[in-house]
Amino acid sequence: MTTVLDIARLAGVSSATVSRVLNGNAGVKADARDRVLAAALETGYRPNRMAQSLRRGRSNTLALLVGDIEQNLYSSLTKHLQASVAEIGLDVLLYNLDHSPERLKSFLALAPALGLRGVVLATSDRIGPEFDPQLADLQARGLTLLSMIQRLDLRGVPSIVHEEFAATREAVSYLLGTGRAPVMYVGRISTSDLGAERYRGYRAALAEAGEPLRRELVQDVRFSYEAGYEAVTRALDAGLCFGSVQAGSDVIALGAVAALADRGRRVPEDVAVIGFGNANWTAFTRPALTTLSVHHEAAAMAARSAFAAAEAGRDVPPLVTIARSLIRRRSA
Amino acid sequence: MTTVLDIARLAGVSSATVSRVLNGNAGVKADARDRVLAAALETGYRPNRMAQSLRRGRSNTLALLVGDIEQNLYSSLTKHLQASVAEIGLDVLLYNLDHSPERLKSFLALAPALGLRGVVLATSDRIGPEFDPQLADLQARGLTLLSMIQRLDLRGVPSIVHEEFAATREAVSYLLGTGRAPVMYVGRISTSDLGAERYRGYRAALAEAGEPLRRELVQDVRFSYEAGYEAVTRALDAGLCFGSVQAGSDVIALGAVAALADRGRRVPEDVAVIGFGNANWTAFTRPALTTLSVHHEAAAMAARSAFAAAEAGRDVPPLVTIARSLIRRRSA
DNA sequence: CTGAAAGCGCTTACAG
DNA sequence: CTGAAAGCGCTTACAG
Repeated sequence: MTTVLDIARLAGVSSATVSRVLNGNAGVKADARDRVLAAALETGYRPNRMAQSLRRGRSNTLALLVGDIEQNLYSSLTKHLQASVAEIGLDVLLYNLDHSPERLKSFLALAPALGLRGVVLATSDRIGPEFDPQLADLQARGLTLLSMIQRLDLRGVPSIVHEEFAATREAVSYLLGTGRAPVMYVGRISTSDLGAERYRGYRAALAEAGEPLRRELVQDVRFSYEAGYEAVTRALDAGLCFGSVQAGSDVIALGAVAALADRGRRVPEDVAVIGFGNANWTAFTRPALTTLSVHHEAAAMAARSAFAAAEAGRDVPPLVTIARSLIRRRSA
Repeated sequence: MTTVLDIARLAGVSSATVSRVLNGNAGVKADARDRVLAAALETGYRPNRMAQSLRRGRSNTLALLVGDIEQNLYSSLTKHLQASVAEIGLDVLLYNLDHSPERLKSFLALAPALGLRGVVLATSDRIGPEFDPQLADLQARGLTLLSMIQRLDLRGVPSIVHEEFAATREAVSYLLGTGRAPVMYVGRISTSDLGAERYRGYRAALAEAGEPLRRELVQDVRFSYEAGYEAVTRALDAGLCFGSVQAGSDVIALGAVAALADRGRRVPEDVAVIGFGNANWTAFTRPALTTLSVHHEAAAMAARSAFAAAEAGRDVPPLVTIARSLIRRRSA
């Protein structure tokens, strides 16, 4: 492996000058610079990242903590984020939390020793205040923290999130406006702040339309196919009557549609269903799923911009909120 | 941040002894060891990874290169692999190739400077022999290479793959045995070795059953919903007659099912469809998708074992092949 | 069994 | 504008 010393020898300068040239520092005479550049090009020299990181006190690496990479929400975010930060020279270390607070805890214990440039928190599971000291400690060490699914801005972590409340309210209002009352709500509420926001939107739409809130039509379940399937099956078997389902996620919606089909209900003729998140397969199920949009590319751009700003010592906006829109397909 | 010197001071020994204790090296007296361990525990000491990596000449990091993390095949593999190698202390740096050979090229140019422990290649896109010199170079530097989707064992890269030929043959034989001829094949063939293997299985099943190969029923398309939808729509609009579709992937199958539904064909009554890969949503579409299994957990275990073996200087098996089975659901 | 010393490959005050 | 030197925090021959 060629080192900075090899380049220095080839160019007839010191390693300090090589470093200055390669790091774009001012104050190197043109001919010295040219000789260094030529030598670097000729040898295909790449600075040893481990040495750079040790010396600079931090690496070019971002840790990305996702709820469950197997869910489209997270894999799509990961894809765009990786592409986006690669443009400013950052690598992504992926930690799959698998919805386990233990894994978050063990990551945070390790994180300070990793020399990370930053950490992106991307999980819908509530990150409780018990983690605040460790998060603050990381920030104190100069890491840039970012939360990309749930809001943590009020606890000092800049957040880039999607709007949940108004989006759900719009979807449920749409269902009510098309004569689909009563509306069942199936989604995570209790252990997810964004889930709670969505549920709040559901209730607001009901209230605006003068519809009563029926507890038996509210199912607080995990974000999974199975949960959607089981909740709706149970409701049908209990003889509950409803004209539509607002799901807290697309996978819940798919489970709901399957449950309805298996009990002989037609979607959307008998029961309308709206998902949440516009997962990549939602346009290809039959009926195609009506759902609420997501804008990972925009979020990834905002994240890149936040890291660039932090790097340059500029302020990072405490909160960026991305609106969603209703994507009307066939299921509602 | 506490360093090895702090621990040494606290324990009343030298930094060399601290290092020996922490790395499990033999030959440290019990009382010295205990004092070091106590000091480390008390301070919550974690060795600086950047310094360790520089000194040892390599990090604890594996690069994982995937075709497209947004596809369930890759996200599921990523999930299991990350969990699996975490158990032996390895982190995963994720590179999303997005099916671009350019990205692979630029990664390989950078890789030697990264101090990686290993590289996992996980893409269905053919990695041509033009990359062999760089791959060999990485191996010569002591990196452990592993290919987890396509076979590269004949080119010196240990591979952990799923069986493709017999699996497809079994699925297509099943279609023929249930009176579903002629069978259309929709999947990637030309730029993917594993796709070609699947297609070979299709042809073998046809030959065994004495069925003719009809070129117009073979569609060489990308692994995408759109491709499946368009290929089947085109076939129907051209008036082609077929009793079933063997898809080269689950997303192609979902596109095919949608195309059939949109043209008024019932699945499986009019046309049977078999997917490939048992993506996490396949049990929840209606009709539920009959498909061929995948065993990411087994593959991830094999990968962990390979890295552990390489670490210990033991031989890594050149090829591990994992069989698939037909998962019968509703669509065929 | 243990410590002093060297060194991994960089970057950056410091001095000129 | 440039070089000699120090040092980031480890690990490991080397010597005892």
